[in-house]
Amino acid sequence: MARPTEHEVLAAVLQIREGSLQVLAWQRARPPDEGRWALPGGRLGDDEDVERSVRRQLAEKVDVREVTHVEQISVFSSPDRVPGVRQIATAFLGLVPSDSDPEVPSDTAWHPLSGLPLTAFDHAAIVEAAHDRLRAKLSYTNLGFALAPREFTISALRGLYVAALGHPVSATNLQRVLTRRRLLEPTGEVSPPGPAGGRPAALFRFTDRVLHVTDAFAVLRPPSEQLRGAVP
Amino acid sequence: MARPTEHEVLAAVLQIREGSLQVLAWQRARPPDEGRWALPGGRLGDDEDVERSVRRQLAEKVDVREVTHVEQISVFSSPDRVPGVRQIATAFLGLVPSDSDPEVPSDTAWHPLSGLPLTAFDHAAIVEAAHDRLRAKLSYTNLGFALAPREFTISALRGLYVAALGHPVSATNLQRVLTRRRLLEPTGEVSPPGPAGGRPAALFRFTDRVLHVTDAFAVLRPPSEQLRGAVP
DNA sequence: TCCCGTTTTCGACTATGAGTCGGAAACAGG
DNA sequence: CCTGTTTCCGACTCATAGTCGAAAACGGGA
Repeated sequence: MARPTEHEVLAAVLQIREGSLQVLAWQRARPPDEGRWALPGGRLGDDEDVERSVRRQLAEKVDVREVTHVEQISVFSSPDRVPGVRQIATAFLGLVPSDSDPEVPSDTAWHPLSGLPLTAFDHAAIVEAAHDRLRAKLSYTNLGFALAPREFTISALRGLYVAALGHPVSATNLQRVLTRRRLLEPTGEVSPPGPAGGRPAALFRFTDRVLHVTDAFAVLRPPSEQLRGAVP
Repeated sequence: MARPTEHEVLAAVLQIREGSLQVLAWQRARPPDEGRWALPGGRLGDDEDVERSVRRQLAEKVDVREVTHVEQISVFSSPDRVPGVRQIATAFLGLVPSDSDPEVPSDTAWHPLSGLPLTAFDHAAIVEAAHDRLRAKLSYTNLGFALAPREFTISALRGLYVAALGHPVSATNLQRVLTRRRLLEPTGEVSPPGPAGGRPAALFRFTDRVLHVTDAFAVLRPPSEQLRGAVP
C-alpha cells in the first residue's frame, strides 16, 4: 500500500538587487514551519509538465514576463523532507533582470543570499543548488543575458558578474571574453557619464537572449577541421 | 480532483562494449508499448529518495556493485508521456566500466546508441539526454573513471573516449590533459604487448574514483593570487 | 580657458594550456 | 640482425585568458 504522494514544483528566483544576489521568498502563515520563509511554487497540475507548472505558479508571485530564464535544477525527494505527507519537489532556477522591479504580494520579499532568514523545509539547500548552477553557467554560457537589462555598459555588467560570482572580475577581460565569443555586441549608443564626469560608456547588448552554451569551452574537442575546401 | 499521480525512476545505463557505446534495456512483454524496449526502473518506494530507488531497482537488472556512477539527469513529466496513468519520471545516467560484463535477465540486453530498436514511451529522449550529459562531463570532469577499468593503457582509454565522444581523440593530448590535471597517474606497471609486438604500454589509473569537476576549466575565474606569502 | 580628477577604452604584453607532429624507444617475429 | 608495430615523449604552434598602463572623453572648478 503506497503512501499518497504529491508532486510540487519550487523555484529559487534570483535577481541582482542593490549590488547583491537576492532570492524571492514568502513567509508561511500556517504550520508546518510557520513564520519561516519558503520558495514560491505549488502542486503540479493535471494537464501541465513541471516547467509549465512552475511558470504558472510564478505568475502568481511576479509577472512572468519579467522572468527571463527558467531551468530545472534537481529533484528533492527525501521521504521526510516535508512532515506528514510524502511530497516530491522538482526545483528550478529562475532569473530576473536587474532593471525590473516586479510587484510582489505582501507576504513576499527579496532576501540576500548571504544572510537568509530562517527557511522552511529543505528550501535552503535548493537556493544553494540554484546559486551553484548560476555561477557555473555564467562562466561558460551566455546566461548573463537573463540577469542584465537589454542594454548596459561594461562596468554595469561587471557589477552583475561580481555580485553573482562572488569574486573580482576585470572589466577589460570580461568585455573581451564575451565579445570574442560573439555573445556581446555594441549597440552604437553611449550612456551619459555619471555625476563625477568621466568618459561616456558605450552600450552593449547580448546577441542572443536564449540560453546557448559555447562549444569552444570544452576540452578534448574534436580535431581542427582546418578550412573546409571549396568545391573542386 | 487531482488525477492520481505515480512517480517512477528510470536509468539509462551506459557502457562501452566492443568499441561502441551501448545502453541497457528490457523488452516489454505487456501493453502498453508491448514488444518495445524500455529502460530499467520502476515505482518510487515509500521510504527512499529517488537516488536510492534507482540504485535498488538497478540491482534487479545488474549487480549494483558494477555501476560506478549514478547521476540525476532530468524530470520527464509530460501529462501524456505514458497512456492511461499520470506518471512522472526522474531520469538518471548510470555508467558501467568496460571490463565488467554483468549478468542480465533474459528479457534484457545491451543496444548500441546508434541503431536503437523501437523504444517505449519517451525513453529514447532519456537516452539522448544521458548521452549528452556523458559527452559534456567527460571533457571537464574525471567522469572517465566510471567507464574505464581500474587500470588501463592510454590507448585503451583513448578507445573509450572515442566511443563515448564520437570523434577522434589524440592519445598524446589525452594523456597530457588528464595527467596535468592530476586526474590520471601511472601505476608503474606495464601491460604486455599485443600479438603484433610493439612497445609495452604503461598502465594508468584515475587518482579519484568519485566525480569531481576541475575548477580550472572555468572561464572568468577569480584573479590569480600569485604566491601566498609565508608567515612573517 | 585651462587644469584636474574620473571613468572608460583599447592596445600590448604575458601566461597557460590545448592541438599537432615526428622521431626515439621498446617489443615480436623471422 | 633486420623489419614492422606500438607506445612514448619532447618540441612546436596556436588559441585564448589574465594583466597592465597609457590614451581618450567627459564634468567641474580655478
